[in-house]
Amino acid sequence: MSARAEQKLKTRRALMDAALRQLSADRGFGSLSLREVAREAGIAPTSFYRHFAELDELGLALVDEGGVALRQLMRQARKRIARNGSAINTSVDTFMEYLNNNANLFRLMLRERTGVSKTFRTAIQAEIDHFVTELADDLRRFAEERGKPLSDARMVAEAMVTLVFNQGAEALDATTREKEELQTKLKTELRMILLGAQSLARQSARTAGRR
Amino acid sequence: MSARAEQKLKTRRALMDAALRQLSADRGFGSLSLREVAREAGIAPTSFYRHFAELDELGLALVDEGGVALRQLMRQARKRIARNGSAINTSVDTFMEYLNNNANLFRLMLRERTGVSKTFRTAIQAEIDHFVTELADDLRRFAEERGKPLSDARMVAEAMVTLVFNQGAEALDATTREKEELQTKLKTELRMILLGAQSLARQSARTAGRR
DNA sequence: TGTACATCAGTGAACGCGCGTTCACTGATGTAC
DNA sequence: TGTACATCAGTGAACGCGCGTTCACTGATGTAC
Repeated sequence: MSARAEQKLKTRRALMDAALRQLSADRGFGSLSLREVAREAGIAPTSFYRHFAELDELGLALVDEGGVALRQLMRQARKRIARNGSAINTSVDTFMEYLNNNANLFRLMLRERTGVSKTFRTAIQAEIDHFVTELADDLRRFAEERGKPLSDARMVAEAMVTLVFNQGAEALDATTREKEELQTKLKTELRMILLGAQSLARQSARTAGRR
Repeated sequence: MSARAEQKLKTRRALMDAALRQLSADRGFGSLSLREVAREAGIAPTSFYRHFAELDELGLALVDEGGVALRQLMRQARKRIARNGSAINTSVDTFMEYLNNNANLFRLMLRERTGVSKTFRTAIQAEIDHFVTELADDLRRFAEERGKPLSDARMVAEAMVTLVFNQGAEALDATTREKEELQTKLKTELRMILLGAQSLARQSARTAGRR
């Protein structure tokens, strides 16, 4: 790659990092300004346009990175589950690890998922849907391996992801102590859903048998 | 009350209604401006200060109203459950009814709950905590009546409220058809949690027995 | 390798805009006697 | 009931500010020969 192209990539990176750095509990993406991000990245406001047509385009690039992080997280969790067993514990632990290592990236995803921009919501929802689909596949596979059928794996996966993401949002600004509590609570809640889904599956199996 | 005081209340109401009217899928409270709200309410920007010290103060007044709506909702649901039975179905139906009748008020609550202003998050969290507490009480009472103990009613209530509020946020901008699907899904998910919690309670009862 | 020209990331000045907030005011409503 | 004064919701002009965006530019890097 030419030196010029390399430099351009570096500046682009600097802009994205600058935006990420300004996200916090009290600063959503919507409160950032183009001038502010450019300032923080050390370039003139007008140079911003050499990289993105508008601020939202930068935001969507960040969402893409968030999607990559989600997929990495899923791969990592699977690898560890294959080694350790204990699917729920391992998954939650892995999730929390990713959350802490990519705090502001997850902050963006978790907040803009229900945020104000349709474009953002759609982009993030697509990443989450992908995540849900993979999780549902895993749930079906586990259920089969253990001979404990599940009712509607997709729905179970959705409920689980909803809980994980909500507690994740809470965990982002929690103390270490609170994080541990959230982690424990989350594991129990996921276990409840899983047990409940198995229980529902048995109920409908009986109902079907009686017909 | 003096005519002057009545007029003042009316204007205050007009300001709050104006703000509510501008909330939508694409407009969060954070994107409103004081001048815009005043304009929509039909008064001069400067008159705003006769009623609220800043825009956030108006927002918090709206959150208070949201809290009132939540408590009404809970009372209504209890009354109907006493008549119909079917706690989960009735609760979800009642929730959806309130959601549709107070769309923008709930929009505010659901969005700012995870929003950018600490003050808002805290105020809304307080309302939701109250809601969770009441729900946990009900869950314990039902469990006792039916002789089906629950593990950790508070945690169950939290998980349920998380799911209800998340699906609620989705339902706000869904078509009638989608709303029905969400409603059905939500009922199943809540049932899963309840069954799972009963199942967990039986497990720990056995473990305790074996000791 | 050297030269002439093209590309293009980054710049600084300038623009018009809507914003929140201040201020001194007006005039209808309320109150004291 | 009438009068004189106090209160106070609502006003319009004015302010300084940071914003997004445009424009014509510069000068280093890249390319063709």
